[in-house]
Amino acid sequence: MAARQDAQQADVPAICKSCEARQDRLCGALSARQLAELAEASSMHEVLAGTELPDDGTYSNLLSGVVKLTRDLSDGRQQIVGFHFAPDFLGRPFEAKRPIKAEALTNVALCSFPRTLVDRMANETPELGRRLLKHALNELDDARDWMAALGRKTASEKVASFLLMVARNIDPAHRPASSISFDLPLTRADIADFLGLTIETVSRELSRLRLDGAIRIANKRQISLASIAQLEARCGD
Amino acid sequence: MAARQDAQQADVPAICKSCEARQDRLCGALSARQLAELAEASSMHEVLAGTELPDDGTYSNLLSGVVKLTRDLSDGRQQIVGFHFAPDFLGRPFEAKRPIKAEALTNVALCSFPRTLVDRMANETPELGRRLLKHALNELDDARDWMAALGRKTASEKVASFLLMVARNIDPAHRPASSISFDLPLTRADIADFLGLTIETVSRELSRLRLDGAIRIANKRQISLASIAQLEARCGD
DNA sequence: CGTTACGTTGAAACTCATCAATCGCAGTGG
DNA sequence: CCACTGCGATTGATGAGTTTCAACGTAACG
Repeated sequence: MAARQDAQQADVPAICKSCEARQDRLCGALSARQLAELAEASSMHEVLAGTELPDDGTYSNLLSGVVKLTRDLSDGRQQIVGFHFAPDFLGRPFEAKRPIKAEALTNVALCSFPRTLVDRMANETPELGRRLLKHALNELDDARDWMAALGRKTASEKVASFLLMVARNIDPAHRPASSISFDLPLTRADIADFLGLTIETVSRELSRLRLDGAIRIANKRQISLASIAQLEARCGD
Repeated sequence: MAARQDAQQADVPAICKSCEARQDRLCGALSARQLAELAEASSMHEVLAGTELPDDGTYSNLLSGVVKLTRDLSDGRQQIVGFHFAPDFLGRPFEAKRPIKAEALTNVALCSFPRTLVDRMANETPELGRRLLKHALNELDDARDWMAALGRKTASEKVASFLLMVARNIDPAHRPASSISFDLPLTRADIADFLGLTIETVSRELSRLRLDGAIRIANKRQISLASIAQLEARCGD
């Protein structure tokens, strides 16, 4: 039994071993055999910040970095409709009715797979299909949370909620009450496009939070959440 | 072969036959045998307008009527995050992190199934799992479309987009250019809660559309879209 | 250094919310 | 039958919050 496990372990592609942490996610549904087949067909990419990810129908694990998803109106107005923080799964089964663009906010490392292979494995392996569904439903929950924020929160509530969301995603293991520091992977313009505001309003609300002692801002992008309790009190939900 | 098909047809539960139109959807993934088992365990409900649907973990086909999904902020502000128009599938695999309430906007007829049974069938039948995933992704697309509307559209664009969306869902077979009439299944308050506006603003924008000849309003709820082209020109995307 | 991109801050303008009055209509009960 | 009430909707006047327009600051880079 132990021998057999070892044998299976030995079959795990080397490239996946350093990625073990991510196996809790989609790849964790696969047998060592499937993993080997997938690894065989996979390819690693690095994408520079500011580059649009091609919508070539591949699926990817996001190994590092942050990606934004945007929907554009015809006159150029833009709305960010979601983010992917590493480690996350990236890619869309079936075609969407309306195009959504994906762009790297930071430099990004991807491990990509051909769609057909993953779809086939999803048919063979119910657990993989289940994880794809769960992943989609998590994205749906997030989208609906932000619908509530976009429709019903004030500008300052939106900014406070946004900072907490980024912190949770960048440091999922954060102890609730302690303070956190991180590099904002977004420009003010990106934040505005996510929160349905202007960059000026975002800037003003950040300044207000800073003056009130809820956050500290070093060097524009380097944010530390000094008082998470204060932010939570201001986030409106 | 024909005989066998007839035999299968004969196995289709009587209750499902009158529902054949809906079989394009989820139930269409099932064999006659599975359908019989599902019908055995299913139950029909009628829910009155204004009633909250219990979150008892069952799945349902929505046979007639309209349902709203809402997310509430702690201070009572409310956002509608989605609708279900018959025929549609209703129910959520896995638990959501944050509660979403479902409420009947009109009287509603449901055909409900126990969750465990559907989940088991989804494991046995990849096609069913695929349809669940596709359904979730469609809801995600809708949610993201409305994120863009909530974040980036003006009040009048929101109202125009909303009317077109309702028309598309109530009469999916509409010829694009022709005019459509329907009963709005929502109060002004519901519309406001969906579009992130106040009832007064909704009312004013509807009046404006009426004065401009884009729509006609008889008896508050009875709307006819006189000029779909004009609405599309005003919907902002 | 000049240039460019990103961010901050101030003043004015505008959209939409708030407050308030009125209307139409359905139900209810005198 | 008609007043009374209640709810949803419309419309107007006013005001707050956010956008727009504009100026300036700061850091990175040729």
